[in-house]
Amino acid sequence: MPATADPRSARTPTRERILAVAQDAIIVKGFDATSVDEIAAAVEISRAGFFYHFHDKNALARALIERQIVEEGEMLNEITARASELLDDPLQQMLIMMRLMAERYVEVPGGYAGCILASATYQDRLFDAEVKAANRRAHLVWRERFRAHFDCIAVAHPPREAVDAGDMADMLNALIEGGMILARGMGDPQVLVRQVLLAQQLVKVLYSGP
Amino acid sequence: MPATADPRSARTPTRERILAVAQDAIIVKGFDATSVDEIAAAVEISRAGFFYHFHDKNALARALIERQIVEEGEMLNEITARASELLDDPLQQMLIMMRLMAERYVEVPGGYAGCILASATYQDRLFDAEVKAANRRAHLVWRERFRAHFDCIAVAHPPREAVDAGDMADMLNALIEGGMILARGMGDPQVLVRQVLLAQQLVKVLYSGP
DNA sequence: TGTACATCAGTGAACGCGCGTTCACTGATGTAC
DNA sequence: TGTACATCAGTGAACGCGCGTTCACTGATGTAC
Repeated sequence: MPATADPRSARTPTRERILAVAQDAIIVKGFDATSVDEIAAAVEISRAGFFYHFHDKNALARALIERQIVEEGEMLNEITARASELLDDPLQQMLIMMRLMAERYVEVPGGYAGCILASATYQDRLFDAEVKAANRRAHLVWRERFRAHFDCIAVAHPPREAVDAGDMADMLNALIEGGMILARGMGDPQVLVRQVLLAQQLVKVLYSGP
Repeated sequence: MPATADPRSARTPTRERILAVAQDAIIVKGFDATSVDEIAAAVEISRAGFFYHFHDKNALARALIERQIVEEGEMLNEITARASELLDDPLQQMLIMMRLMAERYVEVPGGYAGCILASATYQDRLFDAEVKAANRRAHLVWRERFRAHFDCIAVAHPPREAVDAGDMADMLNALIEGGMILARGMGDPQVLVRQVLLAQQLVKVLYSGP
């Protein structure tokens, strides 16, 4: 990876560096346990300097979550685009998308940015209604996106068992969030990858009629 | 529910009441955001009184996690026992166990105690090696328990696709943890229940050969 | 080209509040003789 | 049955530290005329 692209480098704008450093720390320790002081120190500015960029510690949380939503969306766009370049059949597309997702989690073992959302979910109090709404929207976007895809699949490949496409979409999301928890809790990053690949197999079985 | 069995009642030992009250608060707000002060106030003792029962705030976390592990184990024992009373076939047993689990999550909408473990996973710093090890052990117990069951199923009902029994076991766990995150994040407790029932359908499809 | 002003990206010191923790002490209950 | 001592389940007040936040100020860069 080129040094200039590292968001922690001194050359990138301070605000970006704060976000990058904060994200790393929050993933490891949680939001509360990450002090403004240590974030500022890591970026080599003063504590007051931090408040020039974010009027609140809450503002940092919001920025992090919103950034995460955007990045996740872009990742899904990329993966969707690549899958539809390669194949026409919606089931085959889905299977390859899941493979691409799994590969992403191999690349970034341990530093799953997705947990930002999950960990936010477990710290209600901190975050105002705006943040909660953004979080909720992110989950709904994910659901609608994949629901549509599963609907397409069902048309071409009637499932062996009648399932709700929205539930299937949620399952992918839940399995990734839950896989991250297991991976951390068990100290084995591979758990997440294996869960995505297992889900892929189950999707295949469900829609590959006799 | 009988009033005498309510762990928040003034009749039950103070230590138990602290645990119950703390668990409720931590699930809603997270560990850091729940102060010793408010726990003590809810139990109607002084802050110092709290430290008579738990030498540390960390000791509270440990007790909560260990209790959770025990309770989860008991729940699984119950469910397993009921399933093997009703049916002989391991696949049918598994399917009924999953239905019983789903029913549990209907009963307790919103107050999923399981999150205690998940939220602990996202707050490394707080908890010493002992707590982390306990958490890890809990996941491994879950995996081995269900791995054995999936192995049995595979013998009687060869799966349509070769899957790892350990991964299947992890999937149940991941889906429940992830389902809780989705349920909270989307503000819809039903999401969790639907995920467990969907997983049930997928298990059925996977092992119900032609 | 020089001067005046504005904006940007911070600094350093201070404030105050809440939180976890400690400690000397206390009243009620149990036990030994 | 009475007395002495021990243990249990706390209380109340105090301490000190870290944290988020504020505020007056500053040097560097950009812009207008």
